[in-house]
Amino acid sequence: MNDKIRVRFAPSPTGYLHIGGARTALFNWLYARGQQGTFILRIEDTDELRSTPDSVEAILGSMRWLGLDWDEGPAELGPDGRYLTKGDSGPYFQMERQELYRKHVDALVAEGKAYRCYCTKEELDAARAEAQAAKRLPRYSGRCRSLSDAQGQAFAAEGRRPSVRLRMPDDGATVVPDRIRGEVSFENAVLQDFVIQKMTGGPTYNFACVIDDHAMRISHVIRGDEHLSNTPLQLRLYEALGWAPPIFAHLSMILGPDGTKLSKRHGATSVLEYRSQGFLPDAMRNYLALLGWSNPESQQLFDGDELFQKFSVEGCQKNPATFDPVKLQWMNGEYIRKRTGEQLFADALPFLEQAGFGDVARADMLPTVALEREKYKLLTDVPGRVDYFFRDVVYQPEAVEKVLRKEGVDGILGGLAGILEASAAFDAKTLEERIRGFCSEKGLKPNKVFHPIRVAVSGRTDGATLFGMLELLGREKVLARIRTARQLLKP
RNA sequence: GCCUCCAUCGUCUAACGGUUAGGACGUGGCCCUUUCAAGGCCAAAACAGGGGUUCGAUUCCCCUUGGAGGCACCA
Repeated sequence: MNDKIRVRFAPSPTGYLHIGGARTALFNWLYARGQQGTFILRIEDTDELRSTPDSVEAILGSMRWLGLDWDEGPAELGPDGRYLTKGDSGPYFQMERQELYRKHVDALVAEGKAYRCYCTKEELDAARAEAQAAKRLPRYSGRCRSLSDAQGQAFAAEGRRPSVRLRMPDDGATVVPDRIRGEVSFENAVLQDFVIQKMTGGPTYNFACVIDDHAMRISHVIRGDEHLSNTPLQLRLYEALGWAPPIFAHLSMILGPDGTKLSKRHGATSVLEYRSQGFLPDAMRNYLALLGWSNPESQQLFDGDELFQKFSVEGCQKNPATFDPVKLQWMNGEYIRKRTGEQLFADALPFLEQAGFGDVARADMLPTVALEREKYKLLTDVPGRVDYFFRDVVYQPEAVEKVLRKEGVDGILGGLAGILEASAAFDAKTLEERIRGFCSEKGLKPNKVFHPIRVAVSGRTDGATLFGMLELLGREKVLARIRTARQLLKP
């Protein structure tokens, strides 16, 4: 274990885990696993209004599905199916750490590095609106910067509750060193005395984040680009607290096909939605890793541990990446083809059950699912490709027209039925010999025979290798379906 | 409006001053083949524009344009 590398994923539980969040979580996880470091999950639930337990569930469920396991103890599943946290055993929840934040706020106020602000929300909103109307920078006026104790008490006596702001320098610049972007400089004049403790007594995001990253000895903060502009504020906090900041790395954003930030209107953005659409978690991880990261070989597919062994912050891209569902599907197909029959069956089972095939024996279903392996792009494709093995055939009109309703087909099917009835063995190899023998005996091109029997037996022109299909179907079904097909041809 | 970031095929990307600008998805063609896939081979497809620096710029600098993110007592 390398104690020098400690990273974290810190989502706020205000909704499901989306693609962008998952990518951030993945990069942190890859880095930790590749460096034998520690990966911490911290739930930033300081938004009292929008945080929900359901969101926590969704985030943990998504992480588990993706295989992004976190260290310092997984959450325990409670008797009611909800995740419990006890002491050190869970993800961290910021609302359970309020005492720590208050302690540091008080210390900063006592040192004069932060101050109480009694401005009301209405006053601040009005000032901001005015500044915007005048096209000025909407910056805090600094009204409460040098309030005397007496003035503060007077405001308190009016019933006003204070927030706490950090005192920021008025000139100079704050430089953010970033492992992906180099040095990014912000003029202090555009920064402002920002709130570190809300009127409610709770910490703000920027404050809790700094306190926790330090308390948890985070070495690298790998997060989305949208946090870049928060970083100078956080850096001022590290300075005020006398702490060394971690190394920062800001990941570029993920965009939808239209070039704007990926969001709901681009279709599925929830990780769990991809699970129900039939994607494999490994494929999802592999694809997400390629969104904003690459290795010098431009390698696309990674086996097992290869992904985190090869991952590096240096390979991260500065420019935003557009999410491409088509490539994701291709990759999912690649992963499906790499699975063993057993694995694929296990993966597909929930989708088969959902489609009403729960009653079919595993021994019948497994080889059938495997037979069509190279056709699937999604696990949701499975039921539709194997249905005719276990349900009545639905004859596709085009298939019947194009293949069955041809001169001589009825005779061929009749002859074939005789051959198949007489054949003692009914395995693919024997069937191929018999049917090919039938072709040469009658002087027919194989195509003239193979296509009709395929349609007769499956109702469609596309499908698995013919002889494997016949074997799995079994003599009884094959003969019955040939009879049905011949009925269809009767005028 | 202000601040910040970004810019190579349609998309994800390689290149770290000198390359026929490489790979992958997708697209088109061919091959394989009992269909459909899968697989193999081939092809079309990019350095946003303008200035510098340099013997030489995709690469370094500046400007323009375009795109994105942020500007809360949300995170």
